[in-house]
Amino acid sequence: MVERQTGVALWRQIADRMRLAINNGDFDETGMMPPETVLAARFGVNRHTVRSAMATLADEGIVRAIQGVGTRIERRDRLRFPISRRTRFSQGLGNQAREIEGRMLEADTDVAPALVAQALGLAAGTPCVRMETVNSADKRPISRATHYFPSERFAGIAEAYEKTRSITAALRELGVSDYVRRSTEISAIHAEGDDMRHLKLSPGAIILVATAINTDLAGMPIQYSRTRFAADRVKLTVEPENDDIGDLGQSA
Amino acid sequence: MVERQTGVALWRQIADRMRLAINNGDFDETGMMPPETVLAARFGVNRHTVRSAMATLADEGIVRAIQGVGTRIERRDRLRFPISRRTRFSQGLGNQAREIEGRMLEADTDVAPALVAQALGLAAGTPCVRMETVNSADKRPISRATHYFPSERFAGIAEAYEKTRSITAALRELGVSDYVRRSTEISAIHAEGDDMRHLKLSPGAIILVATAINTDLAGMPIQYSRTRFAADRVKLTVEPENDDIGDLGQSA
DNA sequence: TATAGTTATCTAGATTAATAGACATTAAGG
DNA sequence: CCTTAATGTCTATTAATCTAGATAACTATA
Repeated sequence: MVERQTGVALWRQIADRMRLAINNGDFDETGMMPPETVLAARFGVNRHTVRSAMATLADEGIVRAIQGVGTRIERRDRLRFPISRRTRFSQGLGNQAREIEGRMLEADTDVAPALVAQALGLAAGTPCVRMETVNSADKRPISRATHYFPSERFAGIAEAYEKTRSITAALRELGVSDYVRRSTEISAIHAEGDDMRHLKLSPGAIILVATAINTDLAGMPIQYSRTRFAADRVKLTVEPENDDIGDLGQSA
Repeated sequence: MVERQTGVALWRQIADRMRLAINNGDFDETGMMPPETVLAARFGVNRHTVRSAMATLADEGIVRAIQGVGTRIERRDRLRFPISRRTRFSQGLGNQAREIEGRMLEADTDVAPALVAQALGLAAGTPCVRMETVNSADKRPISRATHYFPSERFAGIAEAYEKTRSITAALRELGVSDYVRRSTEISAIHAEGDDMRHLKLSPGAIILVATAINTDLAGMPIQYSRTRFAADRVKLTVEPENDDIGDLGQSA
């Protein structure tokens, strides 16, 4: 409930809490805010007070009220996803979300597509493990990725990922204690098909595509991945190369 | 300056800022707040608004207004200083202060006092490096410490500390990559002499004394220290033994 | 088309926050 | 003892915030 006499206006408290809830994905199912009367009852305030709060959120472009229909959620604050020489998914998101989850959709082994084989320095037709994953922050899907690993060296990667729910941890289980990013390419496309469904996007939504190659410390390519981010939920930040965090303990 | 129409009352903004300033030690020279009229002018508000802010600070016990004299600063919020198996000074204070500074007062080499020699498992008369340091948070002195290190192994510790301003970093330079706390004893005394002066305390002020022994990972004692905390500025929190916390926070 | 559910707008009043000014009270110092 | 410089208290006024209720406008749906 809201607190009175604290020197913070009720509409301000409500606006702050609703902004948090929205970024939390609390209203993801409908994409709409609860009606003003419901919110007023929930917070124990007058409907006009709720309207003041909504007005500021609308002013920030976070929601849009539609007469006769309701108040639609327009956008959320975007998570900052750092891209650097030592990009790690959950570590990168750090404390921006309370709960970061990785889930595997499917995995199989097949010959690498020509592009992938070339990127990993493999002969055409070399078999690779392909893994499809979805990553969520606070229950909200953030990105969907397709990973390729050379089968010869990483036959058990899918099982390791299932167990650890982390690429970094899975690679460690297979003897790769550390790895770095050789290259990252970023582009943008419109959402479609599977990605649209898994990321819970609407037609026309934008997807940021980051294509990356990781190598072990000897410089041997170990992973090719194509990650599709819901562009309305993240911003990618390219960071200065930072070598000197190497001595920090790897936390899972 | 203060912001209007933000949903946060002016008196609240002023109270928050003055509380910060007090904890910052901004008024340490006099121990008094500026007069209400001065603050009103500085913030561009009416004197009554400043009085509302001061009333809440007085209510929190942070200041006390004395008619005819002024408003005296009574106490500050205390920094929380965690004591655990992996106690590190600046890391422990974490984000409680913007700037954490260590300064060396003096250093010499002499035979260890009997108590120290016993604690470090040294023969009576073994020479030790003694270092006197002062630690400050946001320019306000927090603690004063006397450290003993066996000379044989840590002859250059004083120079390393001068360079790095950190015990942890200095030990690392001398080949101790990690260390743990074997024991901590806590007691309280009245401030006197040197400590009173360096910690900027008044007669009668309380000092918390923490006597600690640190060992390397092999269990060999490497450091005996006696740290005197200004009791009105810190609270020591003894934390559950936690082996795997490691060096996650990369605060330099 | 009628109805239900929703946001938009208006008026009125109560409460809180902020400004303005006058004067009382207290303590320290010349 | 008087002056000065502070805080304490009071009244009055204005602006911002919150409540209350009524009604209009709009959308989707049966």
